[in-house]
Amino acid sequence: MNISDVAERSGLPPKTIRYYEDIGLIRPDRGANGYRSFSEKHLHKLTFLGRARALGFSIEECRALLALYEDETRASADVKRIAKEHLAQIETKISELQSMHGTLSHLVHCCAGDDRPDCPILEDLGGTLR
Amino acid sequence: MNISDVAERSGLPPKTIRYYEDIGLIRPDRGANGYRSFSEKHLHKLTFLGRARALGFSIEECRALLALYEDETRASADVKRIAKEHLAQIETKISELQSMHGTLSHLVHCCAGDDRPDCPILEDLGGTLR
DNA sequence: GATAAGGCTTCCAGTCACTGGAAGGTCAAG
DNA sequence: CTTGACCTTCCAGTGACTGGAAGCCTTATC
Repeated sequence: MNISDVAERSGLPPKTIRYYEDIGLIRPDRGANGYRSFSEKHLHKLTFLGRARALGFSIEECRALLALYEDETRASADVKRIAKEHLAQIETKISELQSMHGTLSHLVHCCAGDDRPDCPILEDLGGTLR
Repeated sequence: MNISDVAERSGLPPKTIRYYEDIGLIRPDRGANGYRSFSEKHLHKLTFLGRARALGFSIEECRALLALYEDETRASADVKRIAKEHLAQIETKISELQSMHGTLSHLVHCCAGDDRPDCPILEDLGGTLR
């Protein structure tokens, strides 16, 4: 398979696949013409990467997960630990965002949103009321 | 005030303040020795920026908000529009994260996390079960 | 007056995970 | 044989900083 075939089938853009090769996540073969040549196994790995990235794992986490995926003697505990750490990061981020959301939705609710200059949002940001 | 004073009082690192000058968000004066010299007004703006950033506004949104903050003839509707757009982005991000969280916490729950290689997390990522 | 510590300056490079674009080689169809 | 769609590499840019180097300025102490 050429890169655009594997791109279509994996759902990843060609650019991203080249990038993944650059940083050593995959090693496609090369044809006589210099074109990358992908096997079904390469496709599998790329799909794995796309799915892991979609779950928010960082590239380095993906690298670790991929190594475990390939390692038949792995302990599932190692996978679970990575996943749990990531889950904790997601939870942290969600609660940060929810905190922002709480503050901001309150402010938006308080703002008249008309043609007058008075604005509780700006007042809050400027600290005028604190 | 020198940069470290205004840094301490605004809560922003000196590096960040220099960066904000670089991109034109603030224009501190300069002393005869070339040092930046900050007034209370500059401090106020920096605090505004710090708070807006803490609410997740992008630098460009901050720039727009700061312009409105300084404009006494503003319409609060303009502020509210920016805030509502940002709020929508936050909501999008939260639901993306919640979706990731849902999937991942399910997988983590299903994984034994022992020394055996069988792992539903990897199976899901690899697409073996789909 | 010399010196040392600390603060200030600028500039360059790196982060993360791509993404866009330019310049040029290759391939299949008509 | 040309056209157009591929493919290649390399360079630069994104956002919002952050780290570090090299060098000037200030303040305190000896």
